[in-house]
Amino acid sequence: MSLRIVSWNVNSIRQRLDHVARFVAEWQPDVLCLQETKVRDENFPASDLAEMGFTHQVIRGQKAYNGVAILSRLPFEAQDHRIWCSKDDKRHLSVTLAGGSAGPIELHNFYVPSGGPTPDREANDKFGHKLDFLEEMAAWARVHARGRRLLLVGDLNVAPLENDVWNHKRLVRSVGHTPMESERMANLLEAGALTDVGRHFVPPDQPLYTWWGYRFPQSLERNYGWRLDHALASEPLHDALVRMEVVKATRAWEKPSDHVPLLVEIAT
DNA sequence: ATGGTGGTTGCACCA
Repeated sequence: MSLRIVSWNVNSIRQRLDHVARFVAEWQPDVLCLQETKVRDENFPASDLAEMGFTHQVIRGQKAYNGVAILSRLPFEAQDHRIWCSKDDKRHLSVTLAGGSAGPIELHNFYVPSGGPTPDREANDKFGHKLDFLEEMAAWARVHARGRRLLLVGDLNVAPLENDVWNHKRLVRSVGHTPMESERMANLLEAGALTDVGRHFVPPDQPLYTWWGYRFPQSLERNYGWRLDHALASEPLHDALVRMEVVKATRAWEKPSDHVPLLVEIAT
């Protein structure tokens, strides 16, 4: 048996319902971790998702910005969230899934701050917030991820490796790919003894992207992508990793999200 | 040099 877990920044769940339905029909995921749902909880299209089979839902949204949700065919044994950087801005949710004979799996869904326009803590508060957020995640992972069967997924808004962006030299001073951010991401992995699932299946010398921006003309056709979406598995979960797929096809559908689904399959 | 949201329904804010 296996569990198919997906992370997808949908850039508004209400705008992307048809895409989610089509993706679910074609890829048959068991659990959806969504980011940037951009909707208050009372307006979340819960019944539409339930009709797709995701009757177990935990949602944390707000008006217009951010918002995360975990939608599942399987029941949760527990659900939780944390407040990061003292801001309750709806960037994190966690659930515990039964996970089979090897024991439960703790699944965490993150939407890390984008970081604003300039990679300068003094000139740009949003960049400082992002760095602080990543540091807080690392401190948390050091005490929480080790020794647990834990999978952390989400839009981490960092492309940490050279082949995680379409042009390293050109983008190394751009927010999302600076050494400051890449170091913090590496620290997060080290702190939690976490495996980068994307690079576990696709070696670092090959390009791997999950996001193609709207603003750059023909970014998809030219493959001007970034790997901003990630799955990180704790050491006790390492041997259960079966498969990873970046579902690039959705980016070419009509009116797409700028992010595509990241699918991880775990043996249970 | 696009897309989503909410609302000063034209435009500011966010990514």
